Amino acid sequence: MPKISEEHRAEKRQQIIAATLRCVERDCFHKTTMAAVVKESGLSAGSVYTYFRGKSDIIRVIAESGLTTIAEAITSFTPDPSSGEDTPPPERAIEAATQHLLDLSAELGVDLPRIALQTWAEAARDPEVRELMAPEARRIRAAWRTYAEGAIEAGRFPRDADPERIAMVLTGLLPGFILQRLMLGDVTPKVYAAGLTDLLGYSQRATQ
Amino acid sequence: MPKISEEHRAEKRQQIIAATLRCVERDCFHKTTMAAVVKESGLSAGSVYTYFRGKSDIIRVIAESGLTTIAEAITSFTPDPSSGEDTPPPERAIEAATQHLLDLSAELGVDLPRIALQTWAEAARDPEVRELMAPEARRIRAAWRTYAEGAIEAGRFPRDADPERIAMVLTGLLPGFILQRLMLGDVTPKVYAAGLTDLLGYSQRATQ
Amino acid sequence: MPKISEEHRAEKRQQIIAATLRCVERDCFHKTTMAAVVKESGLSAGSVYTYFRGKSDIIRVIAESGLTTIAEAITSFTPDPSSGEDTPPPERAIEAATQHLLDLSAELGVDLPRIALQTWAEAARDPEVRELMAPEARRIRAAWRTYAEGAIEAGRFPRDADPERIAMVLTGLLPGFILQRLMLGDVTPKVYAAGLTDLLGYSQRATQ
Amino acid sequence: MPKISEEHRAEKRQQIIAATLRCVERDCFHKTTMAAVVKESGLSAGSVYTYFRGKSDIIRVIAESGLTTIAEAITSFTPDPSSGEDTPPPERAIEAATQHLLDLSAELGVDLPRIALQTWAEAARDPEVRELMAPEARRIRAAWRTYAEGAIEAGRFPRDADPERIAMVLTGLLPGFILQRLMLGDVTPKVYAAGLTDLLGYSQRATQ
DNA sequence: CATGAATGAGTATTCATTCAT
DNA sequence: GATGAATGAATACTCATTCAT
Repeated sequence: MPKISEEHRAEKRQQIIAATLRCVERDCFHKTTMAAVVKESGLSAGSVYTYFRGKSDIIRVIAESGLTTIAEAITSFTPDPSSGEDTPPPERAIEAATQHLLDLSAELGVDLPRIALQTWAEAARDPEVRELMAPEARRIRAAWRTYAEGAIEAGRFPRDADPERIAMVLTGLLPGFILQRLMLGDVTPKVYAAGLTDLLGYSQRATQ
Repeated sequence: MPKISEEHRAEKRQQIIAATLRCVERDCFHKTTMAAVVKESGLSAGSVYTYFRGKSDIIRVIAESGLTTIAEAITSFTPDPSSGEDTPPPERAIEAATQHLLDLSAELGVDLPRIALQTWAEAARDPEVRELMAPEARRIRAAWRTYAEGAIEAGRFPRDADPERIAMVLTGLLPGFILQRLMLGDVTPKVYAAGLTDLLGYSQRATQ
Repeated sequence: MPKISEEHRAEKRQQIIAATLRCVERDCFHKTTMAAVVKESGLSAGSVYTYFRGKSDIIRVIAESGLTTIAEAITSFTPDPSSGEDTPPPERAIEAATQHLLDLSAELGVDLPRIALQTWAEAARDPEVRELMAPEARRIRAAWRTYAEGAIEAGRFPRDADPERIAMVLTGLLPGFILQRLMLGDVTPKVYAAGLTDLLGYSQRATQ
Repeated sequence: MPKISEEHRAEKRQQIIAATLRCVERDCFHKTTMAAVVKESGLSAGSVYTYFRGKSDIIRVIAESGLTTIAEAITSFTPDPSSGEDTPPPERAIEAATQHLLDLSAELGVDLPRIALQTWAEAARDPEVRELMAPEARRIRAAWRTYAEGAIEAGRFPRDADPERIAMVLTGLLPGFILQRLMLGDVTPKVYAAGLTDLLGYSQRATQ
């Protein structure tokens, strides 16, 4: 019965991932001991090692899946231009993406911003983790690019605007949100979006 | 060996900090062993402990000084509005700030973005580190706010724009630059600034 | 490896205690390294720490159990007065108690006097150890007090004698035996008891 | 000027000894660091090493001088029989000796019982320390023996009593006093002496 | 498959002693 | 003689991983 076995396997893996996330939220990856994961998961030490090759294997899965979540969030808020839907203004997209991150955190009972930071730090030192996260980072960028292309098409951005560059900036706003939330704790999706609205009101010509 | 001068002491501390930075660049804080710091610094194990209370003391100094550097960079590129200088467009300020980060990295021989990420991760975990970094984070925000106030005054932003919100977004662009540079490696100050220019060309009204 | 039995656990703990005692006999507590205990016990470093929280935990168990042994010895040699048995003269009780200490040392292959001295020194320094040893010290005193009460009852001591005070002196004789044995090496239970006999022959009135 | 130099040397040594005693009172010998001694003495690290060969040298001097003090106390309270003075009863001698110990502690500002225990423990493990303390232990014993001889002579003890054995028991009472004081804290010279009085009232024949 | 005790290399930190000034 | 910074071997303890049951 390979089907059931496979399902069972996935379930157990998820159980371990969830336990690890709860541990990592309290501490970072390196201060999270396998003993803690074992205890939190309710499994035995040996059991964990039948579902994961080791600690770094768990970390990698977390790093990978973390960005996937964000990528999906953005994709869903940046409608395919061919769909005929109106391209929303960037502040609405940013607001939706950041709000989705918080909603998901609440839903999963996990502080995703905190986890995200840990995976970024891990990516900075472990090339294998970086390799794993890069495709997802590119998907996020691509989602914003698609959005930008649509907006250019619709005449919202200058004709000669480069959609990739715009995507870079929009992509860059997310880590900035997460980091300021962790460090200063005062940013919310609404306020952040409002700030972007204000910023977009910039005009080259001073009016006075 | 007579009493050491305060100057010499500061020099030795800097020597240890530099050695630690070189280690942390290869690995993260937690994988950086004191033995490695000792070896890299060329001092003895005991000696390091006469200049720092312990590993976390070194980490804290790094975390603190890292943001100070960035804060200074931004302050220098966002002129005091009362100075009579023209408020530069935001893309120029962002370009200058990010470029300064890279210049400083080259000058110090240290990959500051990588270090920054490590300190952020540490701040997420160690409240004491967060406490140390928060004031600097606030200084960075304040610098952008001063910039925004000047720009509003000059009529570049709408009269009713909130300078603090604008500062949030501009502050948020920096981590986004650092992270994308680490993860995808394709952002440069010029390109990032160009992306911001394009983004600022956004108009609420579609032109077609 | 299934769950270990409580019995096996106690056995392992005893094995570690025994190894530590052998080490402490050569050196004191503080010069006894965990590495030495590990080597002497034949276990691995990690294993020792699954049976004891740390070095001081081992020391405390030794300190506690050491006095228990002596307390038991004295209790057994000072019959309950209600038992109807004759109260033995104090010199016999002292002889039996000291002899029991030596017998037990031979039986366990451990120089108990030497260990006792180490635990006393530790008690002098570590309030927690003192707290652990005090109840046993009180039990020893109480055993002598019971003895004294019986002897007063039997008319061997003056009616107005205070059993607690007598217990203090008798309790005090034991450390004196142990210490002189260690320092000068010439006291034996028999000789010590004989000395007490001579001392008890003291009369207030000179006979010449 | 070797005379002055020698005096100066002795003074400095005493200063270091006193500082060490204050440290040892808080902790044991092994937990007393040279850094602490240096700080407490007000000298420099290098200076301490010009007056003592090292830590164990200091310990040895303390171990040696500690017993000397006690020996002197006892000798002064057990008058030479040839002096014609009356031999005091043993309880008076014990009371005087223990009281002298406490008086001296107060005078020196050092908890001598605590220090004594440390030196005994050290003697138990370091043969060199034992070698140093043994002569003093023998002097103490000899003092009691002289006392016992006088008392036998005076007819206070049976003619066939062995003065050496009596000395053993009387010598043994002192550590017992010190240890109970440390562990239970309820013995005083007066009470201890009263206990000895009661004990000496023992009669072979039950009177009922 | 499950268990959890065993492993032992690895870690941060201390401290008696030295010696250049 | 005095100083105090430098030394580096030694120490208690941890933890990812394994494997006998």
